[in-house]
Amino acid sequence: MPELPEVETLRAELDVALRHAVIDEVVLRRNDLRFPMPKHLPQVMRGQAVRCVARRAKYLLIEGEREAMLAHLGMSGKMVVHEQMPKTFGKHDHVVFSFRDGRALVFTDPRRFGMLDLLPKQGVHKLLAGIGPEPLESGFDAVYLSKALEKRRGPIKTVIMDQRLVAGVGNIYASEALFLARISPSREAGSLTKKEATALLEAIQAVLRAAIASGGSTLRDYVRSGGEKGWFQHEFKVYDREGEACVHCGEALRHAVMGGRATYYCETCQR
DNA sequence: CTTTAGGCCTGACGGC
DNA sequence: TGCCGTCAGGCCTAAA
Repeated sequence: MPELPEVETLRAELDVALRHAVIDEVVLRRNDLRFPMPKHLPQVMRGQAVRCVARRAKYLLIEGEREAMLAHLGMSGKMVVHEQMPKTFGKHDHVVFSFRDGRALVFTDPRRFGMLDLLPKQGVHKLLAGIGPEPLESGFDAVYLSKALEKRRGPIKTVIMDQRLVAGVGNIYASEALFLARISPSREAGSLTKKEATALLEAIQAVLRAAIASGGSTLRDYVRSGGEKGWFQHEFKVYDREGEACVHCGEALRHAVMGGRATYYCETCQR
């Protein structure tokens, strides 16, 4: 579900909420997410104060004093902070953290495409190896992007969703960024001019920043750490708006399937 | 190397 | 009302 803006919104909230909180207990209520969580994770994390909550691509890094955890929300994951330990749990509440101050953090994921793992103390976690630059950091610039697109022959929409090229862009924001940049999603990536690549870079950054400022987008499952929905779904220009009028030209927006994913665009404005 | 297809899961929705 | 097929924001692996 969640793309970079949703994970970043959650990260910032968890960082404020959990920093210095001491983990009292971790209960794995169900162990079969995308892959099994380490059985010894609870005992490893127990007693550690949270140093910070960081993010890489769509992954959360919950860092304790001595060990750190890596989490992904998959399509349907959420993490909600409770002031007190809930009395009952839903069938998709898979991991429950309790803290010494009485609060709780519940990791819920109906589809179980998410994951939770320990980070290796040395070296890089396998799932983080090979991920491309963060789109809102300095490694992602016009020179990098135009070079990275050069040899790619696939459609630009699927190419910018490739996490090795740039981290954190998923299906929604790929469509939105291409609309902002006025580039057709079906354009061969390598055919973009330097100017177009620069426009796309700026569009990706602009849409991600705007979405973070709105607390992310909630289509179905995603919620913030307190259970509130995001707001950016109300700002979509094209996503899930097939048949509606383009905000620029008024033509009906189109829908197509690219790389097996729903894609929305304006045939008139995007070239 | 890049690209594509299939698979992992549950739940919501539309059509009959 | 219920059954069934399809689809959903992600990502991994295998194969072409």
